[in-house]
Amino acid sequence: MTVIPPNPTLEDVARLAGVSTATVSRCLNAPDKVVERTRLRVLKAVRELGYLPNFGARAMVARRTNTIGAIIPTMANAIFAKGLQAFQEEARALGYQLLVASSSYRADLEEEQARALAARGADGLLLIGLERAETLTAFLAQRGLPAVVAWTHAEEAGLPTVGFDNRAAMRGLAEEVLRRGHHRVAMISAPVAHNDRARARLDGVRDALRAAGLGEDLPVIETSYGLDEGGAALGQLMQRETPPTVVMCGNDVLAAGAIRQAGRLGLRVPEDVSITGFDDIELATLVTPALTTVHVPHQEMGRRAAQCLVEMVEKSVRPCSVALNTELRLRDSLGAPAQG
Amino acid sequence: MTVIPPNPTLEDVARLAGVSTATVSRCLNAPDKVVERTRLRVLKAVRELGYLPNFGARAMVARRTNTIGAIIPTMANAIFAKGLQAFQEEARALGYQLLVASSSYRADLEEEQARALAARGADGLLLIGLERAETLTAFLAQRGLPAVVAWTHAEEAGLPTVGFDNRAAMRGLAEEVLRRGHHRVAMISAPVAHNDRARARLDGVRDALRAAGLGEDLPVIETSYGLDEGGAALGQLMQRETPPTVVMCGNDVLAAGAIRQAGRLGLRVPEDVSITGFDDIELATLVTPALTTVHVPHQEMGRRAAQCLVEMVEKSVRPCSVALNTELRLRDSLGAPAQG
DNA sequence: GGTGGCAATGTAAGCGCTTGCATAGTGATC
DNA sequence: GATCACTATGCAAGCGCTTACATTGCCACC
Repeated sequence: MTVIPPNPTLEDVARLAGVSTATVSRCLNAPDKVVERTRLRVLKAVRELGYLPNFGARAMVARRTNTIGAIIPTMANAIFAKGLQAFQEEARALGYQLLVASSSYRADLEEEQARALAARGADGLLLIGLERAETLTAFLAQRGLPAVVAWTHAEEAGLPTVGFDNRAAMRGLAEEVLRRGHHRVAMISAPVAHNDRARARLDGVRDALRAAGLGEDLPVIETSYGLDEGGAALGQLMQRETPPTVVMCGNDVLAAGAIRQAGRLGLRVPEDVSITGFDDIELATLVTPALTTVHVPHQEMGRRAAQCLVEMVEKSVRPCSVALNTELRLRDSLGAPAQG
Repeated sequence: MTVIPPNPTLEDVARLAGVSTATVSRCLNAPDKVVERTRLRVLKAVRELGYLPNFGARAMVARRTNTIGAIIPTMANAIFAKGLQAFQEEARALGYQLLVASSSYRADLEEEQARALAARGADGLLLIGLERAETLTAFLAQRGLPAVVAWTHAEEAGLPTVGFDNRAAMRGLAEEVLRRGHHRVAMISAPVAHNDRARARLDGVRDALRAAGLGEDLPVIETSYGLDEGGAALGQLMQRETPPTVVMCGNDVLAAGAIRQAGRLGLRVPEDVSITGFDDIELATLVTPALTTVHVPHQEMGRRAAQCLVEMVEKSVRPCSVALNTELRLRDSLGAPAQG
């Protein structure tokens, strides 16, 4: 009867199978280099012992871990959660495990986490957005650590990007808003500091206003992510002397909060005020009225980002970036402004 | 001028600082064993080279990786995403990185992922729910791999649990429903196969019915997670000869879908049919009418699970399980049944 | 039957780190 | 000034694995 050690090593397997460790290793990594009779005997021993290669040892020799790291602002935000889920599934299919860290939208934390993930042996990194500490960029370059940026797209970025043009997408929505006849536009934005996506969306609205000759008159409230925050911001905007006829929000959560708050304030949407979002998460069709927003292919983005990153890791090439399309989703929360 | 190798090793640092590798290692792991003058010199070299310990080598010697793995059904579900976010933050604070894998609610995938995470050197595992392949349980035991189960609580479980009593919580809600005078109850449940939480919630409703002398008459539709799925199930239920006066849903997403569908069918909630959920995610206050549901402390659950798991990993004790409380959130989607 | 060539397997080095043990250096004590 | 007791540092083994190279054994061919 064989004694089964709790964490059997290659040597245990070799002994049981009556071969050398090299042969066991070959059975596992290059089966065709071992004659069938031996291979079967070895595999039997592997099974009997429940052998699992020691990760550290393998990583040390192979100089890779088959692990990739993702640093996202927070999983609590549905758009990142869904994208990350898709990213994870694709990565797994390609043979990679996922290490997750969150930055809470803070550049210092992002850098710290990147170092931690690198130290933890990540073969590549998924990052969100273009704006980050210079020291982090330098760090990645120095270590030659592959990284891709998702949730945004820019041709001239330092790193490959897999995403969409936040500015153009939001501009498209804003143009639709103006087409409906709105002149008094306001915006509820996520904090733009260290967040190029938020700033791009804001700029998109400004682009449309400027193009329409409406100048720079855009009241903006920056507020952190959350239903209550969106609601509070709407309250503030509607108290202005000349309240807006449409409030464009930087994301669907803020927009949903705004819609909910409008209801509580006795305002009808879109008769008294139109509200728009960005992302097209599930919430969008649940609120009443349903939210006009920009649809973003989060899942595809996650999947493509994983493919892109794995390619960089394995071929050490820099693949070209991927630009994804967004689509307007026109629903009931956007209407024409009231007369007068 | 020093040449900076792309991935400097301990030896590079030692050479630059003019000490042995042992001293460098001690500087990093047990600074008080090295005299200050030397330590400063070494740390300077570390900084100059941008040295980061090689993960594989360290893991091999230390026989631990400071990583813990989590296998959750899917991050796309808000309750897991929020819990996991809290789990990750707490783990990080305790010095652990998080490896994430998803099982898509499938026992075979869960087992495969557990093996993969173990092979990747996870020091411990977070699992969801009590039901799993026996071979997986045996695997964990054989390798002595610490694991905790979250999102459910049971005293007599094989593994420590951090969660709440799904059955009792749902029973509490069902009792409230019956108190309102409902007799014709129906349920939309997540698939109960391999999902003890779903089954426990279903059982909770049955418990309440039985206790109220309403017997076993509970139409149940099992359907996978999703707004559309919840809506479709509601449609089916309302087409029955004697439609229910209340539809209890296994989670908020199904309930939100049901509410949305009720609107589309021209049914008033709660006048024509009451609808309840479970989880109390953000959706719950966004739908119209707001959802009566069971509030679950997802974040606290994630945090406590991380603490529990880390304690198991570090002290190799089996800490006692944690039972968290849930609370009824009575909102407008639950009313009294229509007369007649 | 001897030789060459090839396929299967074994031998052993070395990946980067930690750590027990040996050694050198320091100051205090008699 | 010699001895002792430490403390600071160095030396080197070894963690489990992969892999270049060496060895063995077999068959084919002349």
